[in-house]
Amino acid sequence: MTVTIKDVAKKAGVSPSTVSRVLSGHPRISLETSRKVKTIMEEMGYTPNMMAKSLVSKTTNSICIILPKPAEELFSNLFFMELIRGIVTQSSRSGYDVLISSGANEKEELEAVSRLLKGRRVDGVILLYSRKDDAVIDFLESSGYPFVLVGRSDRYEDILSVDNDNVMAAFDATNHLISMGHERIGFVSGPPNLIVSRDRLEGYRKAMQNSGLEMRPEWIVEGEFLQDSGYRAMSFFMNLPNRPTALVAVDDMVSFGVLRGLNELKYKVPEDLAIVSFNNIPLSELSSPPISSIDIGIYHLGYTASQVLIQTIQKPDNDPGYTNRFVIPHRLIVRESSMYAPGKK
Amino acid sequence: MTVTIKDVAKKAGVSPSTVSRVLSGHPRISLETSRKVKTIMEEMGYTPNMMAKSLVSKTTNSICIILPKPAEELFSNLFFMELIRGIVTQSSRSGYDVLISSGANEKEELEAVSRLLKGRRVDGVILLYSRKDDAVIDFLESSGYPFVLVGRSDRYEDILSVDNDNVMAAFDATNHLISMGHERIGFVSGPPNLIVSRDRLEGYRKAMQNSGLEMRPEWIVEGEFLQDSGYRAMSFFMNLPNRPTALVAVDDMVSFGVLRGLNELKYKVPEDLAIVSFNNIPLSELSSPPISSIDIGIYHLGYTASQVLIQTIQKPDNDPGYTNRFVIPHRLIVRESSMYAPGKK
DNA sequence: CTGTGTAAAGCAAACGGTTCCATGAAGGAG
DNA sequence: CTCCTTCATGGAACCGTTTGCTTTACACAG
Repeated sequence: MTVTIKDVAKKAGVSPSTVSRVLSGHPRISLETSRKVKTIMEEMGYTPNMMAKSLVSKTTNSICIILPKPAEELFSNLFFMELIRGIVTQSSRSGYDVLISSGANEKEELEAVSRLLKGRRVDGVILLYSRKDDAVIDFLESSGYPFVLVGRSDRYEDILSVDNDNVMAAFDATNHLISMGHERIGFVSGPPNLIVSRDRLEGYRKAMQNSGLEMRPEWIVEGEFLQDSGYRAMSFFMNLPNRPTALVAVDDMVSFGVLRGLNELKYKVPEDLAIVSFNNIPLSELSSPPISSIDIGIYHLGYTASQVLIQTIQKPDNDPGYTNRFVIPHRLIVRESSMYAPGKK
Repeated sequence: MTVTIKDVAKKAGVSPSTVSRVLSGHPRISLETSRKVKTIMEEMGYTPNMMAKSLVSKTTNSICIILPKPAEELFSNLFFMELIRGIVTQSSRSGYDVLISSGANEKEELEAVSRLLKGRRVDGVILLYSRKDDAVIDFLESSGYPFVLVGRSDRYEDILSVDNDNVMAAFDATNHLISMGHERIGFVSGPPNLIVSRDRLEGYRKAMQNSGLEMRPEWIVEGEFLQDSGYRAMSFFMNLPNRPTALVAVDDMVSFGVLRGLNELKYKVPEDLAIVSFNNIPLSELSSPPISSIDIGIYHLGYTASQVLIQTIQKPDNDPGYTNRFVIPHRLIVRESSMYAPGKK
């Protein structure tokens, strides 16, 4: 038998309300009673029943992460785990539990979100993707439940979101190469329907333009966030008559592919081709040579998302006009793959 | 205002009990009433309040994963994410939600577990590690709450657990090399306090012994589940007077280190040294050459853990004497790194 | 000695369900 | 035409907390 507030009350010779008030630190409880009740709770091993508490308070002290459908890729796994760690750490510091849910498709996801929110199992939701049109976002927005998007969506301007400034990040990455003396710089992009690909491409363009460098269309290739894309891009670039001396890749995985290809063809990095990429996965510093990468602070992204969400849950006076887009700073980590000035050759 | 069972009842002209019975598919409800109530529920957008339900049923339809303290390593992240995916998928199929929790230290973990279980927020727990002595396991065992351990513990014999047969896996890996014609085979182990290291080492020994091969102490080196360990082990092995022609490494990350080292020294894989390792992380097939690896079915491990736990929750007649250790099959994936018969040299 | 203010604690009604028990109607057996 | 079942439903208690409203008990001013 589990011990309830009534058992404690009986043993302490007070009413259940008093015990409840002791628990919540109500001011009008004498120090004496408070102490007595507390020791008895300790003695009896009392733990409050969260369900009963939630039922009356209409609050659950838990939030939910919606994972996108299983993305089998290496980076996804690393990315999500890191994000989850950030979220869980912050949430637990704020006294919130974290539920994690996922659906095989958008319909299932919507059902899950609706069930959890309307069924009062969670107080808010963190979304981990950004599709263009999204039934889940539509539902959340219209029903007014607190939620935060990790990523960014240009279709929904006024929702809470946490993201990097990917344009700026790519600008920085490209500028780094430019400042090393490179003038012919290639770009390996990701799927064009992802906003992150577009943003990074834009940043690259801005940097090139900003320095008055030539931008050839054949220096920009599209791919996936996968090694293979890098491999293919590399062989394409290296066969160009006037080939780039450096390249920016949207993802570290792409860099690994480039590296492998260059290695096979006996090219040297960074002498024959300098490389900078994004995300700074743990592997980037372990490859040979280690890859320069933009650290996007994944953990921090998750940590902040949780913070913003919980803040919103706790005071829903939704500061109209105030910031609703939180930008996590990025940081260029310069490693061997870009430490070479071509001019000296 | 959210719509409750009473609102539905009123609108349908029946009592709340009837609505509840319709919801739970009670047999003694006329088809007509059932249909009517169901359409009204649909119309009004009724979603049952999980808290109220849990309060009375003393069951939450959710389980909890306890993550060990942030292990920053690459493999951990990949491993845990894959495991979580398996757990979440299976749980959601069984209609269970998954909470994920972690603590900075054992004390915090224990507090969390206790709060969640005794506070009736979850019905059971999945533990993702196996320390030797563990206050959390002690608590769970003595309090009788349902839980499953992913991994294995020799201190606790009779608890539910899901794991691989690591001895057999290492046996298979080693035998593969032996069957290719190798006779001098090295082993790069992990931290000796981890059971998985010990088991795999044992499997290696068994295989060598079983084939009557010589086992030199200097062919066995200890390390971590990290690239660096592989790098060091490699340079140690290659400087041995009678060096191994093949090696088994406890983890793919170790293989990457070995590979990098061999590459720097211009050795060829598998001609100069054949390699097999464990865990088959997504990267193993992308390295050059691709690494032969034992796939331990991480997703499956999680999937099964969830299945076993939920089964136990639902029928706690704990089949005494029945299996309480579930073994997930492993599978040797042969790739280029071990496809070479040394005899032919 | 009565009236008033205040601190401390109790009572009872929620919160939204589930479920045991009671009840009425209908159908069949005797 | 009763009496007993069976079936479909209603009534009410309860799950463990919280909380607004009372009540009790003083202390003190008038």
